[in-house]
Amino acid sequence: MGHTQRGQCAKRISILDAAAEVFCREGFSGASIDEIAVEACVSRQTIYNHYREKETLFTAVVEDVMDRANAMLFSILSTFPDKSDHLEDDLTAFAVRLTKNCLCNQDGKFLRKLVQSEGERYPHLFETWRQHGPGKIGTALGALFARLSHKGVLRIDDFDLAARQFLALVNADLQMITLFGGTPTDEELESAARNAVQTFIRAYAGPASETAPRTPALAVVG
Amino acid sequence: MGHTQRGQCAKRISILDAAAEVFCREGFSGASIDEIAVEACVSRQTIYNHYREKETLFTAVVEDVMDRANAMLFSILSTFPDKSDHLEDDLTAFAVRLTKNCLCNQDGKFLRKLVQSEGERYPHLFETWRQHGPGKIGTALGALFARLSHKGVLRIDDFDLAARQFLALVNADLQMITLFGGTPTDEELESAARNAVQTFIRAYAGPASETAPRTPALAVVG
DNA sequence: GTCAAACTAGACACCATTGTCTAAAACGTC
DNA sequence: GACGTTTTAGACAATGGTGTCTAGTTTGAC
Repeated sequence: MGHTQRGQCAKRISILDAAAEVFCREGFSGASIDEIAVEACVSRQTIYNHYREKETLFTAVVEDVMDRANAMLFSILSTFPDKSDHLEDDLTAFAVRLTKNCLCNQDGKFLRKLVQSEGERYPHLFETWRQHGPGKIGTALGALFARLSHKGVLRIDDFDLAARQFLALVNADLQMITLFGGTPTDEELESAARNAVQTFIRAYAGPASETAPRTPALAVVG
Repeated sequence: MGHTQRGQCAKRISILDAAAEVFCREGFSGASIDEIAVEACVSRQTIYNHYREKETLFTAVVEDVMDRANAMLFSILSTFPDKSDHLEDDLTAFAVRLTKNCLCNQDGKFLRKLVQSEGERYPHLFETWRQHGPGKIGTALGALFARLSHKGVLRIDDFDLAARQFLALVNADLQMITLFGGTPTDEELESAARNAVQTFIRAYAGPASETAPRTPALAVVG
């Protein structure tokens, strides 16, 4: 009995992957169990075996994707070097990793589409996404910027705001591509990240590095 | 005969409005003609009378919303003052108008959700949105920033990039709210706009790049 | 090989939805 | 008031999806 777990597990994964694909492509109501079964190379009954009904399957898929996305997110977050002597390059490379592996990959696309289209119908979905899923990417990034600000590398008042703006800037060039399902090329990711980081640093590095002391400049910052 | 146009027109509008509401809430496959008929206070046959089938209705709704959103967009764009002595305040007020009337209203929500969820299944929808609809908000804003840059008020290399970043920054604080269907309050709009504009100006008012010559414009902006 | 568990294929009832059709009613014009 | 058009309510067939059931097959442990 013990080893059948393997087979079961393989089926489960196969079903979850196929379901994620189909739900993402067709939305919840547009997706049919038969379609998922075919894509997963599994009989329909097997799906009803593991997940009582369509709704249960959908919830399981969302949890699965969120867990994976969450793990990937923190794995990426930890890759920012403790000390960086080329802030722009390090931030750019970091932004590329973030977009490539979290924001613009299949899981990111799934969550963006599904939270958007089904978030109102499943409020708990949105809540989970915000608290346990990639929704907290903002606060996590905020912690990173707090570190950088503490070291004097950046000059930031509101860390969470800076994090939101950083993400927004990185997405600025990618939205057109990701909005209708496309996947950005490496060049596009690189360019988007570079644009975003340059603007971000211009806004938050300020004259600290090269000009007079900061105190009277407060008027500029407002 | 001539005056029946009025009645017909009223029905059409009623149907389009109700359909937009339901399509937005339920998605294309989730929306049922009966539901739309009830919401429009119209019999189902009347809908099939005006629009041959569900698909036709959907297309008509999208065109209708896009036309309205487009008109509103250009109406708002023209409100930016020709000469502004308080750039931050003027940009902020402008951003508030833009979000309130274009990005975060019912039409904006509809387009965001529908282009996202049905854009892959209706490529022409996405194309129309990008070329004739609010998708060109970017280039329109780019023209505005080109003007500001020419006047020396801002220092911008790539106008379209600046426009994308401006929009992204404005959305940074609103995404969490709009993502699951909420409508931001006036205070939230105001705060989001202020945060965005301050960062935008810090990035684009100062010396363009590290080695660029400096102008006294910095003081004027603050 | 044996056995139990899991999987498959297909049939099935049930329900919601689309799109058509018809007869009656409402409306606006003359 | 008469007439043509539009709208309405409801019945209708056709379709497609959900979830159940059954009978037969595969799978893996012992």
